[in-house]
Amino acid sequence: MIEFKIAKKSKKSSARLGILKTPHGEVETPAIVPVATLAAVKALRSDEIEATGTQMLISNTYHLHLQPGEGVVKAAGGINTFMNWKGPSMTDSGGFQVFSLGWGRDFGVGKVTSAKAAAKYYPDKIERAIEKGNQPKHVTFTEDGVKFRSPLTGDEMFLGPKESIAIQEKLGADIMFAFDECTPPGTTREYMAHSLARTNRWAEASLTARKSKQALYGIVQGSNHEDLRKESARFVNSIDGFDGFGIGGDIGESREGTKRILGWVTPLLDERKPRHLLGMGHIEDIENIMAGGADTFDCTVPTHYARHGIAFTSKGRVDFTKAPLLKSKEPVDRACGCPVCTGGYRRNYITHLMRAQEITGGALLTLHNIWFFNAYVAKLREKIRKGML
RNA sequence: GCGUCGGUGGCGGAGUGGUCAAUCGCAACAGACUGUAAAUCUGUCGCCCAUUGGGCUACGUAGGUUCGAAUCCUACCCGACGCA
Repeated sequence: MIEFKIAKKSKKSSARLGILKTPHGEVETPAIVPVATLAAVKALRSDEIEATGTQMLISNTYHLHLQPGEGVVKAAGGINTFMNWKGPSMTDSGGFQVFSLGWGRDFGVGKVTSAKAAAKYYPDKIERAIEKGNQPKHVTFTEDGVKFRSPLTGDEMFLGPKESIAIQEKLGADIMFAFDECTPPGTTREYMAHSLARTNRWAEASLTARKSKQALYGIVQGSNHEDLRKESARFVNSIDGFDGFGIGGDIGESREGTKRILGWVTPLLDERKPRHLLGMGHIEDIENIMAGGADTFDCTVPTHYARHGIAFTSKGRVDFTKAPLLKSKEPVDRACGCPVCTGGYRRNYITHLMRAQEITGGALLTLHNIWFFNAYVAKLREKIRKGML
């Protein structure tokens, strides 16, 4: 079980400072939650993750179900013991994979689709495809869940609220998420309404399925439609059993959407329960996320970009695949206190590693990026404390 | 010295008379990435203009055959292997 205490509420925004108590320790909120999809923050050892200042990790039900299987994780003593991570943990329900393997894959869209990129799909393609009754190519929805094929073995598999919760209980993280459908940008109101009704049923089914004492968050959907977002928030809030809230789904065409949607949703949620924004957290978004009243949020950006050579620094992004950096003797970021920047590593070396595809390059940048994001979030917590956010 | 095979864009390597500025891979360069099927994906990649498109120079070098050659012929240069 978890406990959430609010330490301070901002007068300027919906931001708040808090302490989230879990069986594996406390999380000072707002906090960023790095992503450890397959029980690993890609490229880092668990002791290195600790060195980034990370407070909590989120792993993935879908991926761990496919490999190595939740039974292995349970037999190992649960996700924390399994991956030698001592801090708090979450598992995502696998709902997002339904999206990324379904509509997301069919249309090549992510959670945020720029107006320019969207122009390729809107209005006809997605809307026509997503009309009620249609199915994405790689997954099949039923009332009880989603059928899909394992990309590993080709075997037919099924994931629904019952299955997801059973798997998450075996994984044994401190916090679980209800199984939901994450709809793509461009979702019509009609499809969204239909999907939301199903996600709501799945929310109740997830709760009913829970046998353990792990915390369970219900998820708010509704895409870019104000009335549906609000309806969803009211519904999830009305269910007693949830220990917190997840806010998921697409947020429209730009990062402005994050603020707008949180603005619709968080006022309707019981303020005593923690709120987690699912899958958002570009550096430019974080202030809005906090101001919108989210307590935790996860994002693949620091880890994913690191492996593609991008470092986030106090002066913006730096691309470590660019040849000119081979001559730079500077650290990744002079203003950064991370073990990489203070440990003697220089841009020339890391650039060489990235260009030579040495895994150490991605590892060093991952360490730096997560440290940088954590430090940035800590700075914003300070801003809330001082009444500036 | 003789013989055989071969010399293609930064590299590797296709192509063996027209649809070839030349498949493909690598490198290089540019771009994308927000609950990670993502150490991935996309684009450019002879030169000069241009929006489709056009012009120029190119397949070791120099000639030749042909309406037309990276592709055929001759000589030369270079490389690998074999024989002396």
